[in-house]
Amino acid sequence: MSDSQARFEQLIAKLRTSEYRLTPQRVELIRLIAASDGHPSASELYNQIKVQFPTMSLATVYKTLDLLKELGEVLEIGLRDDSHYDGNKPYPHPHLICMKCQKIMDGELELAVKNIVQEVEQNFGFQILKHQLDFYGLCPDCQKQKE
Amino acid sequence: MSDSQARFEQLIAKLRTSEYRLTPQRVELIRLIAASDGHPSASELYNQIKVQFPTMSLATVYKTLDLLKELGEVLEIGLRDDSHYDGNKPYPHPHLICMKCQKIMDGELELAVKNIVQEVEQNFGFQILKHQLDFYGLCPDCQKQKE
DNA sequence: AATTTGTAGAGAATTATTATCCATAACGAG
DNA sequence: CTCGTTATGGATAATAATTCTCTACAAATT
Ligand SMILES: [Mn+2]
Ligand SMILES: [Mn+2]
Ligand SMILES: [Zn+2]
Ligand SMILES: [Zn+2]
Repeated sequence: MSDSQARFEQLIAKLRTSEYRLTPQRVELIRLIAASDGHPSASELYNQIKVQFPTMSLATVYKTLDLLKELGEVLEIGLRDDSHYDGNKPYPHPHLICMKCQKIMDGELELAVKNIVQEVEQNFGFQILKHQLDFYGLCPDCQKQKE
Repeated sequence: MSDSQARFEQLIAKLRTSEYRLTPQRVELIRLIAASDGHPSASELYNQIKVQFPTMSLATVYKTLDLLKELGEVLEIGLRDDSHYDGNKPYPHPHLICMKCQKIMDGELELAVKNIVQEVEQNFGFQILKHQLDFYGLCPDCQKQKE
């Protein structure tokens, strides 16, 4: 069973055990989120979902994303222009954002993040509850295509 | 001479040597930015400036902030709801944002940031051009006022 | 199948920011 | 100092992501 298949069933189970209803719209959005290896925005999800559900509205996408956020199963990455969503790692983690192709990648930096969080709490007496760490630059692919 | 006085004159000098005109509105906004020890938003600056310049419009605040950004003298901290601006440290640096009183503090973490940036570049081959590192939680003051 | 109640969809509303347009003020030249 | 050029301020409309409101309908449970 693929990872995305497992994640899909995990999310469906979570909805089922909650008080929330399992509507076709939600099932499809969850399928898309679980299948996505990237970090889609609400409108990107909306465009994808319109293929299968032409009547689905953008507001419903937002509502469902809010629901999944409340359940702690989706991380919102609130950028300046719009938000993107990570349904596979629903806890704060660093992101690498390419300024050329706009791709968003996960930064696997558990240890470094743990250290810097600890340093902030010790040096400033600031209690950290969450964080958003965004690194902007050029991804490996876009570096090659110089110019 | 106070720090903010020095910063004020520095910014004025920068405008003067550029092609840009020194209007009373710009001078006052620069004064406010240099005097501010925090990280004001456009509307906060607007509310302050209205006292001296009742006719000043919010659009002008945005235009002047854009100008100072172009000159590399102001850092925009683009949060989800609105942007805040740092006119004293106009280069990327971490911020500690209190979720209770909304205060934004500078995180003095030069070394840790340098290390994590280096780690990203080495581990992922990602070339970092800038970053936005926001830590959300409770400031020391708000921790005391428990409840 | 009937009943209850949460949810989808349409569209309006909100809010930060940006664009447009023109009268006017800044500033260098004379 | 005065003038003329031109950038800039102010008013207002436009934009765009997100949220709100309302109602018909569908999901779950019996
Ligand atoms: Mn991610
Ligand atoms: Mn700062
Ligand atoms: Zn790229
Ligand atoms: Zn606080």
